[in-house]
Amino acid sequence: MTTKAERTTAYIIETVAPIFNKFGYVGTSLSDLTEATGLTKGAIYGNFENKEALALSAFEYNKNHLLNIIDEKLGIAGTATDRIFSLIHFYRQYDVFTMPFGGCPILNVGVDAQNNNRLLAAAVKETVKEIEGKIALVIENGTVNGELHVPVTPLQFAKQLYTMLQGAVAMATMTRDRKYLVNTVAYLEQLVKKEIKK
Amino acid sequence: MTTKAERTTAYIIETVAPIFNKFGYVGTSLSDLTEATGLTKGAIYGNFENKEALALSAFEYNKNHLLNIIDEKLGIAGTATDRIFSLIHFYRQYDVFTMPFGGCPILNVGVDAQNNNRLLAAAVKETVKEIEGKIALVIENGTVNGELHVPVTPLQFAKQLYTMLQGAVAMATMTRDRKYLVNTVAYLEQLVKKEIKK
DNA sequence: GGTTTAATATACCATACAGTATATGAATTT
DNA sequence: AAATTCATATACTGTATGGTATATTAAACC
Repeated sequence: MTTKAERTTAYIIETVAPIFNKFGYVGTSLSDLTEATGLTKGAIYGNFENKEALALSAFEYNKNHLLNIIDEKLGIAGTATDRIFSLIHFYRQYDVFTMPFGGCPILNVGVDAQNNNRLLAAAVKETVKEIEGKIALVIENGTVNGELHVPVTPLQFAKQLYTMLQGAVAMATMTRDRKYLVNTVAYLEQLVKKEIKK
Repeated sequence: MTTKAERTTAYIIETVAPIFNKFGYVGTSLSDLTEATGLTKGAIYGNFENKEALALSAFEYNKNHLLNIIDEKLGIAGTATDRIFSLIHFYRQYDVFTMPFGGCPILNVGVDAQNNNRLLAAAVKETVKEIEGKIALVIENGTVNGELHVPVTPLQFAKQLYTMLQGAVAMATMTRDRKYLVNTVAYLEQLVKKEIKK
């Protein structure tokens, strides 16, 4: 059974996560959080040590959602090419997927926390590494079974792929224009088809 | 002759610009600004209507620096390919170039202001458009004189190029690893060589 | 060089901030 | 159902916030 506090803790995190993601660490005030949750500071500080700990938990929550879907997309049945396609096609709707989160947690927190919060910045850096690793693994599998031929190491190719995807995310975020996502995905589709699948 | 206030205004902007860029609009307090400038709130509010107007001026200042160097890189003597290479090679040291600004003003302000300040967000959007237009112009010139052959419109190609560059900027910023810049520039170099110059 | 005008400093708002001690209320346990 | 533990609300810190009215000082002009 879950205790009352555990449920409240979970409720606070999921309510607060998109707010922190949207407005940033310093841009989010405790009154924003009490207002959104309908709880008081007593309840929040009873479940979290301070604002920073809460912001970290909120990022972890968003991060897990993202990693889960990336795992799902990369984990489909099929060839390595199928899996890469599955991932990049997901990014075509990345904006609608991340809307309930308040935007891309990697980009938002990664940029916002860079000069405002060391722990958050470190958490983002770690998450980037994790995602790149997941992509690299699929490429490596495709390479060892002779399906794919990448001109660089699998990790390097994964990094380049993710850089382009995050570039599209950044541009789509800044201009509020999802065409950047659509066009970048179209480009990457061609890239994978022509370059590495031969 | 420049009046005292004009000089002070200029001094405030150039002192304050990297601070706003680094810590964001909400993350920068007026005490940060008085401390950095050595002036008082009286001096600041005598020269700027409010915090928002100052932040806008600070962004304009950073933006102009960036646009000037982009103009310079794209304006060198030579072929269209030379000019594109000149630009992408500049991005290899984009991190050291933007360090005195407190990071990339497009990325930092574009992400930070997205949900905190409409005017700043709009200014970034406009700047992105401007940069894409400048790149597109060079590609268009190269196309009409038969030097380049792009598979899409010059503007679309420019957007795609800039998306990749900004992706590298975002990744380098978030991970504090300049390899993203170096590797993306290397990739784009190959892309231009193989794909469009034929 | 004295006078007027412009520019900056000082002192002060009211409000919002993160955080805390304690009181009250709700779940558990026996 | 009573006792006890646990969880949340209330009320309150001290400090920092953006902004302003006014006093003071410095610059510009005649």
